[in-house]
This record gives sequence, C-alpha cells and structure tokens, in this order.
Amino acid sequence: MKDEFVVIPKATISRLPLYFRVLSELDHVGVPIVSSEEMAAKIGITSSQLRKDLSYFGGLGIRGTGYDVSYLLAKIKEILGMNHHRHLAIIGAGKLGTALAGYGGFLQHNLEVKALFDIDEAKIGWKLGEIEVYHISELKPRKEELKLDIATITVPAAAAQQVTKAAVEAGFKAIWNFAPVRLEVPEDVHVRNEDLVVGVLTLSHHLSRKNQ
Amino acid sequence: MKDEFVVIPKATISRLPLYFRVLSELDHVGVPIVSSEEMAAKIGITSSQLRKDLSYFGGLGIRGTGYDVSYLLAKIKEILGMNHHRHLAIIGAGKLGTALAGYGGFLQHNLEVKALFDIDEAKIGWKLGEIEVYHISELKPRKEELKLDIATITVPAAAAQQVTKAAVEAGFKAIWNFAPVRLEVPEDVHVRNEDLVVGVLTLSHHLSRKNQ
DNA sequence: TAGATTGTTAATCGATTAACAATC
DNA sequence: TAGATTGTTAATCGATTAACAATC
Repeated sequence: MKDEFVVIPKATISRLPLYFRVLSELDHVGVPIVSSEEMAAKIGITSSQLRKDLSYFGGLGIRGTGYDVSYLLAKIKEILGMNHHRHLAIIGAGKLGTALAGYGGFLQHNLEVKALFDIDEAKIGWKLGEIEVYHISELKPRKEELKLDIATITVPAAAAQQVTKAAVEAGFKAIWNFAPVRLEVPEDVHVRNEDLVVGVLTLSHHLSRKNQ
Repeated sequence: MKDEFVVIPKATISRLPLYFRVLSELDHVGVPIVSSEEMAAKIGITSSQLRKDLSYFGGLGIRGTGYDVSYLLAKIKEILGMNHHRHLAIIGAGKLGTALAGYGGFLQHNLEVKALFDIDEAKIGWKLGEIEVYHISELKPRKEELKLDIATITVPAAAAQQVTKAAVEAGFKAIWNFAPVRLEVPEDVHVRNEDLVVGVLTLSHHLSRKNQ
C-alpha cells in the first residue's frame, strides 16, 4: 500500500539487469522455480539483498517455494522497459561508436541500434549492415522517422556538450554518454555516464596499493 | 595519525579520476590555485564532498586560500598509480577490443595498450599501429616481455571465465572485464566490471517510468 | 502438520552533507 | 587584524544485512 510514495533505490535498479540475465539463462534451460539463495549465489550478492530488491515491486515470489522463473523474468522485463523495443541512435561514428553499433548483445535485451550520426562528410551514407550513417543535422527528422529513443554520445569530449544540446532539441529524453565530461541537460532528460577511464584507473590505484 | 587504519571509501576512489581531469584542464590553462567550491561546481558535487574525499589523503590544501593545482594534480596522479606507466593487454580482438586498442585517451592517463590476444588464427600477427595480435597461448611470455599489468577481457561471455583463468595463471593482478558475467578470481586479483548493458537498461527503465 | 522460503522489520554499515573551528 | 577557505566533526541520509514472522 501507499505504492506511490515508495522510491526504488538506484542500486536496486542497477541490479535488475543482472537478475534479468540469470533468469534468462534459467528459463532457457527450462528451470521452472528458483530460490533467492540460488539466484544470489550466481550473482555474488546476499539472498537478503535480492529479496529486498524484488520486494519493492510487490510479492513476486511464493513463500516456501521460491520464484517462478518465467513470471519473474516477465516482471523484470516490464520494470526495465524491455517490453518496449528501444531504438538507439549513436552520435559519433568513430571507433567506439561503430563498435557499439556492431555489438550483438543488444537484441536479446530488446534494444537495437537504428542510426549513426557524424559530421564527417566522408562517412555520411556509409552502411554498417542495416545501419546508415547520417549527418548530425538530420537528428530530428531521423529521430521521428526511425522512432529513436536513446542518444548514445561517442564523440570527442570537446564536442559532447554541443551534440547533447542537439539531441535534447531533437527531443531525446535519454542520453547514454561515453564522453568524459559532465553534460548539462534539462531536468526531464536522463543521462547515464559511461566513463571507461574511471574503471581502469581504479584498477591502477589498486595495483599501486599492492606493490607498496 | 593512525593512517594505517583509515579505509578509503570506494566512492572516493572512483571520484579521483574526475578530480584528475578538472585539475589537468586548470593546470593546462595555467590556473595556479582553485577552491573546493570551484572544482566541485565543475564536477557537479558538493564542495563538502570534495574536501572530505581529499582529506583522506592528508592536508592537501591551504586554509583561506584553496588548493595548489599542480601540487594536488601530482598527488592525485600518485594515488591513482599514474606515476607508473601501466601496460594494458586486451584479450579478444573483436570489435570492442580493437576499438579500445585504438582509443586515444589512454596515454594522457599514463596508460597504454601494448598487446592484443585472440584464438582466431586468422587474426594472429595483425598489427593495429604498433600493437600486435598474439595467440592467447602466448599470454604469459608476452606479459613478461611487454610488462603487461592489466588484462582487459573483451571476449564473448561464454569464453570469459576460461580466459580469465589464463590471465590469472599468467600473473595478472588486475582484470578489466567487459563480458557480462561474474568472474571467479583469487582474492589478490582485482576485477572491475564494465557491464555496458546495465547502463542502457537503466535509461530504458527511466523512459518507461516517464511515459507511464 | 512439518519443512521451506518469502517478505518485512530492525539493526548495522557506509556515504553524504551541513556546520563550524582551525588557520592561512 | 579581517576575510576566506580548509579540514573535521556530527548529523543525516541511503543501502545492506540479519533475523524471523508470515505463509506456501
């Protein structure tokens, strides 16, 4: 009750994709029921945390028995918005952008890269399989034509804010940012920063700790 | 005092690369002194948090004045292990692996991709600029020859654990994992998971919330 | 009913923030 | 000295964990 006042912790949301993956595997091999203990062990968290996470979305399990794999899987898909097929735009058809465009793992998550954008005239019109490279000035019309949902920013840091502005003006409400800069966006636009260098520098820090 | 008992929060470590970047820019344009307020504003955090983070490493600022940009920059480099030049191995010479190998941003962080590894005989011997593709069986001798520090895993999920085992046996103590699986490693090996799909599904979740 | 496992509460842990004394 | 800004304390906030009543 009072569902409307319960805030889902960010940490919970970020674990849902992990639950999705474990459940997909179990479902694939035909396992009908799984306990919180089993699932948690596969992911490397406590069963308590898993049950707490799922409890934010109501009683999804069966006491004394466990969780129905295909039911829970369907619920998590729904929560993550995976019942909608999401269309990605990739802005910046460089090495990272084209690598992402070619990534095969999106489809099983109901995600699909539908367009690349760049300013380099030499790249306009290129096709990576089905995916065409358009000029950045076509962002708005192509967004509407191809029903693009998420703008992926893979341009150099210096161009990221400008490109983000264009994406916001084109109507994107979700920005997946690979440029190492803090983007300014209106309140109703979500940004997810994917700053890869942070990860490897964290490792570098641990290496230094170890050797001294 | 009692430095040896103070544990640095993980959240603090993960913000150091952001401080490094802001300080690099300031240093580059010749700004000698910066306040916690100015730096924090550029990053989008509170000045309180920035001062707290830095306080774990001792008194790095000057009361009433601020922080000496080049001194603080040097300190953060040292903490992040950036005074050592780190050599990366990339295991998996697919799209993501080769895109990372070609990323230009590593060098300014004192990181360098020195070798690619793969099992596909057709790729062995390829060169991406200076970087050669070796067979995965050469992991150990090449690690020693090229003084490789960090193993980057960009193979498909199904092969990730096996390849990680080989990296651990070759003596790697740091694993930068892009495969969407939980890797089993000995206690003294650090793993950083870079699960890209988590990020984009988080955005997908927010989009669903909004439209419903 | 007996056994098992969820859902939830309360305790704990860790990270962030506000406020201000210390001090340049 | 007066003004400014750090470094640190204590309060707050949020996330994790342990424990167990509810219930299949």
